[in-house]
Amino acid sequence: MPDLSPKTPAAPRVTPSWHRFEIAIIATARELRSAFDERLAVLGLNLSQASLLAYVTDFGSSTQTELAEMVGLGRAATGTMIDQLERRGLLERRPDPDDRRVWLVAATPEGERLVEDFYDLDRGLRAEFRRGISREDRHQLADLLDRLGTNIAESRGRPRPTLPESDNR
Amino acid sequence: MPDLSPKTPAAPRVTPSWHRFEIAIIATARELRSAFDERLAVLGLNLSQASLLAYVTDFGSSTQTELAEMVGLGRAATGTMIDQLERRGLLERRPDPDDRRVWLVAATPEGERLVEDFYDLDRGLRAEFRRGISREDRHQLADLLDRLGTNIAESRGRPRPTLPESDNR
DNA sequence: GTCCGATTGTATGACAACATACACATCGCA
DNA sequence: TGCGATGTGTATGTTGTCATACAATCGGAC
Repeated sequence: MPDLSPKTPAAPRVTPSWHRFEIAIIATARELRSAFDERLAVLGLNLSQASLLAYVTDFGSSTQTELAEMVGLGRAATGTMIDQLERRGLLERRPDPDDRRVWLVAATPEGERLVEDFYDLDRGLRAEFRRGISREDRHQLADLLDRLGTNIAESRGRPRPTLPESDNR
Repeated sequence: MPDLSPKTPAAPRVTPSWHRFEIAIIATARELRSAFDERLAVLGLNLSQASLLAYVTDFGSSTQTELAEMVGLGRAATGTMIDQLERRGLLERRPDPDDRRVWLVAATPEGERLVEDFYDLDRGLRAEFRRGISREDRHQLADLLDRLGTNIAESRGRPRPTLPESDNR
């Protein structure tokens, strides 16, 4: 059933093995991330870094764990990303006077300037991606993804019996 | 967590990076993959390996590049994955008598047995994920994802659409 | 006030996937 | 034939992310 005949040179875009929407989501996400990274390379950023920078710019100083939650990374990964951005002078860590465990991460003026560029790129990119997808479509998409995410979280929360064939619904 | 004092950006700017459906897709995909990997750990497989194995089982011997396309990985990554699966005796490489460049990858009986387990797990897992998401919804989701994917592919194929190349501040 | 559990950030090691470069085989064309 | 272009698989180094373990710190129970 899969189309394996032609190796269309232009669009490799394989919707792979099975047409399960779970796989489609993963594949699309990969393409999405790659596309963003590709375009953001001009700024020397990847998508995670750009998101981080944008968040800090919009919401002001934040602790690293807070940032980690926001961009959906682990604390360690967030830390090294902040390292990189700090080394480039795009943001800075200042100690929190009230809690000596944490850093307050804030964008430098230069960082804020770069975020402007990011948003420019971002706007154009998203416009391309959304061609032929109405606002309602997008909303429904987001809604479905949210519901799906909730299901996944629930499913992961409760530890499943070890082997296949325990109880099926 | 303290709701810290932000500078409250006067203008909403643009839809902030973290509630854009593009990000939602990426986040959901990550959860999806983690969830699969988590459950598949019982079999000693991750999602990519399972997909690969399943594909080979369902469609018979294939070359590595073909497999790479099918599971959406690069040739190198596919190669090392096949290495692992071969080392575990789940599939085997046999030379193609007609083309000495390629290997024909096929599942061993043991591999096929494992694929059965995989499908069992897979069925249950997907049932959990789909709770409250109708078949229609899923179709529309898949459809939107496909359109989005096409847009992305197009967008990436094209070198440089309308981008701030000349007028950087 | 003084401990003890919880939290924060970091160091470390592991891993999956990529891009690049390469060796080898094949195919098409002279 | 021979030979270059192309396709196939592998080696190598890099990157992004995670999990785990840890020191410093906080904050509440006593």
